[in-house]
Amino acid sequence: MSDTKDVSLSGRVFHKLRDDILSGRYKNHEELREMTLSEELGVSRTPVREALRQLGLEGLVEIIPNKGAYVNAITAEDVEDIYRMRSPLEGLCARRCCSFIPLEKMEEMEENVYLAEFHAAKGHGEQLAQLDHRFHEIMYESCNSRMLSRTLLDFHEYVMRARKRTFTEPERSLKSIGEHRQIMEAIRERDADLAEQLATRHVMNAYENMLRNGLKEAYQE
Amino acid sequence: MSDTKDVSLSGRVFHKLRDDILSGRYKNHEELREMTLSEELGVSRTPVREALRQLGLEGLVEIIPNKGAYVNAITAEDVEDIYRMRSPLEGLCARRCCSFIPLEKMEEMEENVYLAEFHAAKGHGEQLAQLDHRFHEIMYESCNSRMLSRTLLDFHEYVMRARKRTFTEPERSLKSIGEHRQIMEAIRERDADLAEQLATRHVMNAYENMLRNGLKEAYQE
DNA sequence: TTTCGTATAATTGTATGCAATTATACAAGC
DNA sequence: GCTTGTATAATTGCATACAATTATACGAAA
Repeated sequence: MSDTKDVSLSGRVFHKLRDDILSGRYKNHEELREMTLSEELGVSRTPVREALRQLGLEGLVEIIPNKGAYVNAITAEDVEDIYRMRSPLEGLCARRCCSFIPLEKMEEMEENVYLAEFHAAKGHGEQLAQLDHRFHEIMYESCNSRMLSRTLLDFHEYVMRARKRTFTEPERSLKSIGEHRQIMEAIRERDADLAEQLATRHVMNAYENMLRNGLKEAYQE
Repeated sequence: MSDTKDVSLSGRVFHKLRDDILSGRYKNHEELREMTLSEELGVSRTPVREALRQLGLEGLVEIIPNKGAYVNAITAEDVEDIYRMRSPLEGLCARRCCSFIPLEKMEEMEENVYLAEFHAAKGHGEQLAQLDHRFHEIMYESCNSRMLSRTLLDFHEYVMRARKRTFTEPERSLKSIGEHRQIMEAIRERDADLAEQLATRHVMNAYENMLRNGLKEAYQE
């Protein structure tokens, strides 16, 4: 889940705050005081400030000059917007994978689908969530476009909280894994048109399923 | 062009460095020393560091821990990728504008097209570039989606340098403004399907024109 | 009681000092 | 000549001190 273990304090603070915001551990619009955070985390204000400025740039906190930093959480509307953006972009990503995916990523993708089918049969929700996340990550890493992969990875992380609750539904899980298999096979066969179409639809299917399962409710707490 | 005039030093440093990177004033992979920058800008290292960390998050500089910050410029490949992503996203944006654009933005958009037609007839390249940028910005501000507008605005700024050279071509300018007029009228008539299709094609047309005018050469210097 | 003004406290913004890490120079050994 | 080891210099990472700005408390006047 976490990529390279951070070496710097400011990096660690950044990822911790980001996780806490994306997972909903902070209330929306909650004030983030530099002093409070630095005491809680046992560091000075400097790395906290650097982390807050980065989160501000990303839009996850609002920085009001000389006043403070306030949580800007992902809303249900954001999730809807993200899925509508992801749909064509994941299609584009799948298309590009047909040209650029390296052998080892292709093999990891196949393995991922096999494993997911196994865990779905056993009803292992947690493993399914991780495998699903990794399936998309493999695509992002294999499309040979830093702009596309960065954008899609950010979006994927932003909707992680909303996705969490969908893996309890075995029906959707099975359908989702079936779609992964189709996408994987289209990429393996280098059928760019098919891969694009399948990936585009896969994202919309996931979103429609999420709506049926009560997206709004997930963001009420 | 610049939004709110920065009050803080770190904000000013950030925007200055970002501009310098996006406009190509720094060589790619050039090292950005904190001390050097702070002396050049007449500030301490603290705001410089904050700006560099933000640019690092954005991907415009690569931060190597304990080593340094290195320019990560936009390449010709990035520009191609961005246009392919922008195409469906601007389509989505235009579609949403049909539902959400407020009256004053609609009026500004109409005025923008009228003005552009005027300046095109006179051959005023600089004004055309600004009006073109503003046309798209109005769309981004009117789609009622912070995710979409932020993404598209970033992309638009990233390709600014590549776009600069296209406004010397009066032929493409006229075609582009004609496309703007069509998009504007589709939005005014609330024809979402048409607006989406026109905006999608508009971006691809702009990109193909850019290719013909030698995109690669613009990034050789 | 409410409103305004002022003094005080709290918080952010920036500069600077020091520790930790990395780069550089240069000499010894092969 | 080339590599390697070591001392020195340069640079980044973090903590802290101080300045600037904003929030709060409290009393005076209406």
